[in-house]
Amino acid sequence: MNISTRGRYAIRALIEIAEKGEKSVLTVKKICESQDISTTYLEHLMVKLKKSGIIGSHRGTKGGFFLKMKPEEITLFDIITSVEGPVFLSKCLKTSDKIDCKFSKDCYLRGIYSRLSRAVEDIFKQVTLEQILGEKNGRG
Amino acid sequence: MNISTRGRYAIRALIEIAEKGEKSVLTVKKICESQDISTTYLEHLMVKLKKSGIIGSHRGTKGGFFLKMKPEEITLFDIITSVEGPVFLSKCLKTSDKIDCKFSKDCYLRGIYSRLSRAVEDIFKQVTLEQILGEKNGRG
DNA sequence: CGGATATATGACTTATTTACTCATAATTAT
DNA sequence: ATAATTATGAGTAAATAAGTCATATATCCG
Repeated sequence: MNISTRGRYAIRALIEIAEKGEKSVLTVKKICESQDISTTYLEHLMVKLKKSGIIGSHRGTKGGFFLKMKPEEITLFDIITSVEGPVFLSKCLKTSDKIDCKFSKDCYLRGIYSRLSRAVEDIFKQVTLEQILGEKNGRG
Repeated sequence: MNISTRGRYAIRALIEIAEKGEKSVLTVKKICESQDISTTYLEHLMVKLKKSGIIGSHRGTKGGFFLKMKPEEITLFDIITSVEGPVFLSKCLKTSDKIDCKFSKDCYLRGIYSRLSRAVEDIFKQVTLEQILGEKNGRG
């Protein structure tokens, strides 16, 4: 029940990119220098953020990553699910998983888990990258 | 970001106990027979539920576990934190952990994580064992 | 063109957590 | 006493998270 390093690194990386400016690019190397995290690891996370359409990239010299969506459109939900996969509050909700208990056919708990899951998702959807940037700057 | 088997088993076990009746006891063995889960594993979870005051126990023949709180007083938050530990949405909030990043001293993200964490907690606090029992019985 | 700089991709490794099992002690009813 | 039950802690196996390594591919610039 937590945000792993994948999610937290992704948030920090996006903040860096957003702060750099609207159309400028930022290399993984530079992000990792200021954030003090592993470059090879963040590279993998960046690919996932790209696949979900949050960022774009340019290769080669003067290349790097840039925001493809506006900070006010990027939610914490988008960021975290991009790098950590879908938020399933319970494995029971994951249809791809083998059904692992004898009640799975018609389980009353599934409805409860489902509602809880949506409620948690909503919380993360209500926080945008723009708000996080605001929080960062609006302090002593 | 999910409820593990610890939490799910605990919920099921408490439902069984609650359904048995107010002052009757139920053995781990019987719970596991009807729920089809490992007895030795559930025993450990029961100890945790006991430590948090949700259930009580009697040893020996005719012993077993019983509800110590009323179903309407037991929340999903109580159950899950009992067996899975406190809900820290981010390790950053966990003061017992070694501070693992260079920003930890004065981090603007901590406030955000903290608010999110409380919001998620509230969701789990709003669901009681009584409601779950109602959901179970109020269906075809 | 050719070298430098970046991202892209996937296999591999290590650490941590989860989900158990096993053994044994302590308590209680009959 | 004995059988049934909880109590406790050590140990193990599987899954997930976290991170490394190697290499391919694209782009700019001289």
